[in-house]
Amino acid sequence: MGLTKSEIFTEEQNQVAALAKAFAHPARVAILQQIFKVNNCICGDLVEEIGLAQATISQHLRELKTIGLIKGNIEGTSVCYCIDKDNWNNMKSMILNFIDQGNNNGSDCC
Amino acid sequence: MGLTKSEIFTEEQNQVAALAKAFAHPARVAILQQIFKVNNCICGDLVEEIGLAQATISQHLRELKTIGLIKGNIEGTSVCYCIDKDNWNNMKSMILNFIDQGNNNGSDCC
DNA sequence: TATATTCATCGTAATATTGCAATATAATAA
DNA sequence: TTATTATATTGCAATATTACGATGAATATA
Repeated sequence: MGLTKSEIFTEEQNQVAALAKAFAHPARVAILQQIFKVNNCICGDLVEEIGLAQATISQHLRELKTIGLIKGNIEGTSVCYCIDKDNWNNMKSMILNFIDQGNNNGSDCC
Repeated sequence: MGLTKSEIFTEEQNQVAALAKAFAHPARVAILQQIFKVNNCICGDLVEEIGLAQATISQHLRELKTIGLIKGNIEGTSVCYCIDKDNWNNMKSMILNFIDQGNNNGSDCC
């Protein structure tokens, strides 16, 4: 069906999945890395930097914006994007909490 | 098109995206949490535990197995699943490395 | 005003994902 | 052998995602 049955999962499970989905495409990984690399707002050159059409980059940016990891700020004709640090840190602790469960030292049990 | 242009991204970007995709569905999050909760191999009851059809659970398990986060061990008529600790730890450091970049203290720059 | 620049949105094609019923496979039990 | 049990696979329908050309909206510049 292609339709996730969100109702049957906990809030936390749905949130972890939604946050992970933000990283689940290399273009979005690349966009975020680029913002971090510039270490400031990034104004536009993402299209050249990455090799996708402007419409495609814009679509990925919107997804990152919708989930709250980045913010866009209009500056003349261009838009500056930067990390929403509060939300990034919240994401970080949710993902860490999930990834860090269990004791993964020692040998596998089967 | 629906077809990711993997060629234009780095190996790292593709890997982070592929690993994140493993968590990008609440059913797979739930499956992994359950394995951690039992703190051992889990033999089957995932279908009851989560509320999806057996075929659906089996499909999610295969994805987790394909990317290497879990292993399946045949035990009579049933199969025991458990975390592949080495691969889990590798995944953990890749994701951490990505999530932890940048200095996210202080106020946003825009 | 007219034109250029920058980015968002719309529409659409191609492909991927999710979910399940039905069926297959494999090991055990009667 | 014939069930029974547990899991995998197949085939399909519904929906989601990815990508891009075309177009729109907003601001800046000539």
